[in-house]
Amino acid sequence: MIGPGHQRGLCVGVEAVGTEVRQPVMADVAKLAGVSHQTVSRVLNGAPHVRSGTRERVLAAIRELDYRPNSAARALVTRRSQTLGVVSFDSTLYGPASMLDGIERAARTADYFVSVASLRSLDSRSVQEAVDRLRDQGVEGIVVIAPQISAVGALSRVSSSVPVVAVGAGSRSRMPMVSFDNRAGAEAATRHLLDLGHRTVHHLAGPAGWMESRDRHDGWRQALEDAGVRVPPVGSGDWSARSGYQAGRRIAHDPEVTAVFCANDHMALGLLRALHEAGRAVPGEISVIGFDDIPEAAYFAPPLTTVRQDFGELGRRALELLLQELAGVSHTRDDVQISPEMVLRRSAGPARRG
Amino acid sequence: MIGPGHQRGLCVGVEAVGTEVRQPVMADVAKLAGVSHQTVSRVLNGAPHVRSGTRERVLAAIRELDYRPNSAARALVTRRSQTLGVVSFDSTLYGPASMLDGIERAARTADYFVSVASLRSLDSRSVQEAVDRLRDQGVEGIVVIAPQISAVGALSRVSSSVPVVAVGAGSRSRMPMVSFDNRAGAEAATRHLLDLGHRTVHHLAGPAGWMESRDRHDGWRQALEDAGVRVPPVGSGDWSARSGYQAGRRIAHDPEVTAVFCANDHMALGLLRALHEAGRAVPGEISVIGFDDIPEAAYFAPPLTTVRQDFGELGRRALELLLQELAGVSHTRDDVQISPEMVLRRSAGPARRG
DNA sequence: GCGCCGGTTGTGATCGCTAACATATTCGCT
DNA sequence: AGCGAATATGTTAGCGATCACAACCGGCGC
Repeated sequence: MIGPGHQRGLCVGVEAVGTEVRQPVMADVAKLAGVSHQTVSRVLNGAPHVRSGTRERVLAAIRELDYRPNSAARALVTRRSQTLGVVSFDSTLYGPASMLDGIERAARTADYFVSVASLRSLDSRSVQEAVDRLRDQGVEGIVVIAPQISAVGALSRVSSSVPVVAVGAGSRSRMPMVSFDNRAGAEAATRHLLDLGHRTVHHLAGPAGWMESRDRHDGWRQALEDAGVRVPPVGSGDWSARSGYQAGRRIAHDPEVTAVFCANDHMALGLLRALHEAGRAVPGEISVIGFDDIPEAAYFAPPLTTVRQDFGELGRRALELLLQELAGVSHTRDDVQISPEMVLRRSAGPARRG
Repeated sequence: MIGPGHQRGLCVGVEAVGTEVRQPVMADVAKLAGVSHQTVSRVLNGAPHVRSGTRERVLAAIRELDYRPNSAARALVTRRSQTLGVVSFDSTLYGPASMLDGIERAARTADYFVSVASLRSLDSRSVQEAVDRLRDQGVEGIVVIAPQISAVGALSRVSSSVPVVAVGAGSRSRMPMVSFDNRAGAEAATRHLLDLGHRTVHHLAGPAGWMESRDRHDGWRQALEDAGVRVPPVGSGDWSARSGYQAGRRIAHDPEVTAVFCANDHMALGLLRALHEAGRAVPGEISVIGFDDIPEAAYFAPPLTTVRQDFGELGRRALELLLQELAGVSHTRDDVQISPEMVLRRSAGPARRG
């Protein structure tokens, strides 16, 4: 008799008994339109050589059944998942969040999906793990928003199997990368303060291990050295306003300090707060400059002079680079660098005449 | 005699003549381990009834080849993509970004991938589009972080095909939802100001169309009415500090205003700035309360009294609810509600004795 | 010694799609 | 008309996994 397990076919017309309403598949559309499944596939993929009448019939059938192609089946045969991965460290921060946003938008216009993986910690094993996860999912490429120096090593190991692009600070590794010129930005900020007449500029750095921290720190030091000025000891925070506040309390009563360049705006906010509590006027007694130009910076007390960084653009560019890589345009080896732009507001002013 | 070399497989010699290094598939592992592909599958999926010796051989082969199962193939046959979708409006904002983060973390521990889709605009067509996109990708469920009132309608339409959970403000629709009790939070904030002796409390609302805006507005009004107090006209912004600043300039010179409840912290920041510029002391002349308790709020000038909202937790809970729904525990119809918690800092103080 | 049983492994079929090739059908031009 | 080149459409064979079922194995009871 009829063995079990092969009645799948026919089910013409009204779905009778089956309570389950099976999702329509390509064959269903084909039958309804009176063509072969291949023709349906052609219509779906915009292949040439389909008579317009036929195309219309197929389209109508698709609409009628509300048919949607099964992406897994397609991915299986084409070996393309139409998915890109993003690994990011703390997507709660304004920077990473904006980059993610930029990436997603760009990916969508290129007709890719975006899958995210955040890291729990910033050691290289964790990065490796996230990348692996994404790879297992079958992403075609990966953007890494995790500018830890330690991450770079882990990254270069996998890049052979799946294209990887990093975004953030410039690295000295050989990995395709879109970055903001943090050094130049830091130099500009520091020079600005020097030009304002400050004897030297103090620096509140970001956490160790981040490429941004390192580059901004380097830029600051460079500017001081170029000016032949004393390089004071640096403090460092973890990007948070809280850490900026703590650093601020430590330096607030140091008469030596007349200008501080903070590695990001949030820490600058905390610093501003501490200075205010200590009764030190900004910019009257102390000038402060931040980095990033988050949307709130203009509303700080006082409005923050800072270095603008267009995170969205950074994300977009990173995706662009990744897509090129996917298209085989790789090995051009041209890292994209975006230049800094200072935003002058009120937190930095001339040094008081001794 | 018959040695260890059974008659099974002429094994060996993965002669890679071709330059192409094909990714290993299950059959390769099977051959190397001297078993059938099905046994490999069993090992991979932890099926019972596999002799431990066999399992070891398979595992070794997997390691040797660095084999990774093809997720598309698996998804095709199991009809499960192990992927969840998140649609969010502006993942640049602190709230959405944190929720996304919470969702991703929770999803990962449940062994799901997360695919994101941001909206360009907040009309319902756009929401529909994003959900469709995700659906086409084959996600098993969707979390919507897009608390626009208009979105709800669009959402309820698709929920039949794929489980959808919304997160954010409470809605009056019948959709599973994890929400923060915005009304209660707004009431508490308003009452706090009233208790401080203010005759009434002004409100700077969020943009129209957002459920958060509506609920916080409702809570504020409720508190005023309960106190039998005049309900002043409301202003409204778009969540940004800029819009708070603009609103602030309008009300700064109105002597009637002694207390303002802002629908979020960013707008409160802008308001604070405008007040400061106008020379009005906070909380001396005007008290201000925000909403969200973003990490920076403690460092505003003055530190902001606000209503705390744990976005990460919200995201986690939303995912939990979605997973339940996927597991078929649905129809419990118990929306999760998280209660408000006021954070008292320095921006709100007693009304001046008339 | 036979049959039954449960643990272990192998053999097809199948998921829904696209690629490659085979087969009509139409058209243009001598 | 006629014949080859396009232009349309259909047929078959996988992609790489899981699932259902069959086959094998050794031990046990009678």
